[in-house]
Amino acid sequence: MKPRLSDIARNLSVSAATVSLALSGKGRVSNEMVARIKAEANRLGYSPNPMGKALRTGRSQVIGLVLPDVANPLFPRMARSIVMAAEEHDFGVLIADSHDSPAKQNEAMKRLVDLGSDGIVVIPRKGTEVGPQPIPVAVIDALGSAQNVVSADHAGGGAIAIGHLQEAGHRRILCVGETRSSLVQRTRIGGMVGAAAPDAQLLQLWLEDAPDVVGLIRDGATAIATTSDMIALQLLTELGKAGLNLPEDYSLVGFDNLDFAGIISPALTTIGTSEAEIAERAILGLTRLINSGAPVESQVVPMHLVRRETVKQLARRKN
Amino acid sequence: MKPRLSDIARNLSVSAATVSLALSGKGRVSNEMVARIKAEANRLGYSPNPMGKALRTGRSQVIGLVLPDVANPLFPRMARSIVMAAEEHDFGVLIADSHDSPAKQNEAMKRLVDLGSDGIVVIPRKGTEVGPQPIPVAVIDALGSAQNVVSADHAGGGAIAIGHLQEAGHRRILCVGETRSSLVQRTRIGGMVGAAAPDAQLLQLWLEDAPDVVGLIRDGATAIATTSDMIALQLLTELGKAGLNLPEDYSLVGFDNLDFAGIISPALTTIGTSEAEIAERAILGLTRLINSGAPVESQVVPMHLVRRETVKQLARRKN
DNA sequence: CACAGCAGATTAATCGTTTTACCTATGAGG
DNA sequence: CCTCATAGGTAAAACGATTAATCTGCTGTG
Repeated sequence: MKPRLSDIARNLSVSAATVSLALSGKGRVSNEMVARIKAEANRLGYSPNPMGKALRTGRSQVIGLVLPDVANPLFPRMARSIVMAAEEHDFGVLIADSHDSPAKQNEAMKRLVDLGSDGIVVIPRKGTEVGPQPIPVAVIDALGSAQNVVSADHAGGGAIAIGHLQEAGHRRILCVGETRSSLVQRTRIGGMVGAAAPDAQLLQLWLEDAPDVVGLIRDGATAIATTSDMIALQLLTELGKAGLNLPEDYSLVGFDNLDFAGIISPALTTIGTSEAEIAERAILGLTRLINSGAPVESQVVPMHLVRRETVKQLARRKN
Repeated sequence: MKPRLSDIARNLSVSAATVSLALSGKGRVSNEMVARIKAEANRLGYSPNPMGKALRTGRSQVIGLVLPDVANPLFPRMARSIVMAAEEHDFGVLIADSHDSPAKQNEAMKRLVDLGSDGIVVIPRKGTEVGPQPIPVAVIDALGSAQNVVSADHAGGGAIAIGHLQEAGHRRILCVGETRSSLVQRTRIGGMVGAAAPDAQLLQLWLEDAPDVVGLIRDGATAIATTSDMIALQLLTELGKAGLNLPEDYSLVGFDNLDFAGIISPALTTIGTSEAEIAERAILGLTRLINSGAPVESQVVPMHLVRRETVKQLARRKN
């Protein structure tokens, strides 16, 4: 059905070896021959059979991607960035789901290996460790791990959020995360408190404790920094029901720059990641690992402020 | 490095053929031999080299998945469902991005083919047609197309939304979509107006026309049905700024049951899809296509109401 | 006793490509 | 005129599995 290498060879009365060499530009083939071969390949619409090639070379040009629970709303953009970066390097991306279960995470990786991946990119589920694998692995956002290749600067992002709020004059700030069990969230909160000005009061709150945010705002807190836009949205609607409005009654900053952040009104100020850069570095690291086996050093990519409408500049009281 | 079929054969002093036959349970191999071979395979941690197998059988056990612009917020759950369904049928999923461009959609498909997929599932970008491909294709949600294998019942979903609103006593309802260029959105709206009660007034609105929703609600419309939770969220925050609150001042129903729908307060009533069922049917259709080549008939899967807090029962005026 | 039939295993071809080692003119240099 | 390097090309061996065809003893039967 589909044309093979040998079809080109037969049509041109040359050997398959010559065709292969000509198309890959590796051996010594006359310019004229190369031209004729390429022309014929084109005419037939030839593209090499990936299995034949993979079997011979030991490389499938496919990498696996393991994503954490779908609950993570960063999923789509991260996946997309990984796919695009992989494409740049001529790799396809096999995707696997860790099914919200740490155990399944390893199963997923095994499946990817068994399907023939050349390497794996994993964004681990919170609280899991990625075991040693028979093929190269690049881990994203595994803040502690040795296999980590690149992470977002979550602490730095937290610092940016608080810095922005403090510049706008806020001093009593609520830092709210969802659950302590997420290292990423803890790190973000850590960055926040680390950036506190000497005269500022930051209060750490976890949604799992069902804190009384409305009461705290009424008691004089003027701003909220969250570890996720999702939390910000939840808070925003709850405070709204209580009659507290944005940005006049309090200021709010989210995290992750999710899709809806720019759509709601007022638009949510938040902290964004360069998924593209993270993906690019992860893929770069992984391809190096695949090609040379040399370990790559872990990198941190900065986050940035997405300035929108939910942070209000406070009037200076004294100067 | 990794054990091959022949390693097992050598260790047990049998031929490779016997090992293959034993492991696949196909040929005539004595029970005792099968047991010994399986034991040895286990001991070595053998798993077959996918390229060798694929080259011989002509099947890679991998299907491709082409997703539309990332703007579609259904993306993550749909992808996940497809991956899970594929897994059930022992297929891996190669993912490709259509880069928000209709032209790239075909490029993406070509890449998947060149990478060795056995078939392709595509959720086409709005307004694009999927050309003929060298391998089987199952199209999801291509309302018109012949290649369509399964779609959600968007019109039915619209009808459910309006039905629910009408049951709660609403008669003046705003139906708001984002853009007329989306066939899915037009179909949803179509379903809505088709379900209108004789005494009801439904008004079609498109965000691209920047309609004055606040004014219309003040003028007496009591409910809004949208074609997407995203639109619902946008409206909800805008109306909130204008002092119109949910559910006392108006009722609202979204579409798609996005992540945030259950988190905001009050929680958003919306129309949900069974992504799992759609995915299951798509994969089933595709595997049939791959194995037998027999065309499968297109199916429609129903949507359902997710009843939450944004629809208010209106007091009966007359009885 | 000869032979058909069968269980249990093996041989060898095959899938499509890459790549090493080898072959054969041709022209240059001595 | 002989040798030799070299350019241009080819043959053949992998890679790791599957599977059709074949072989080898047996057993049971007429």
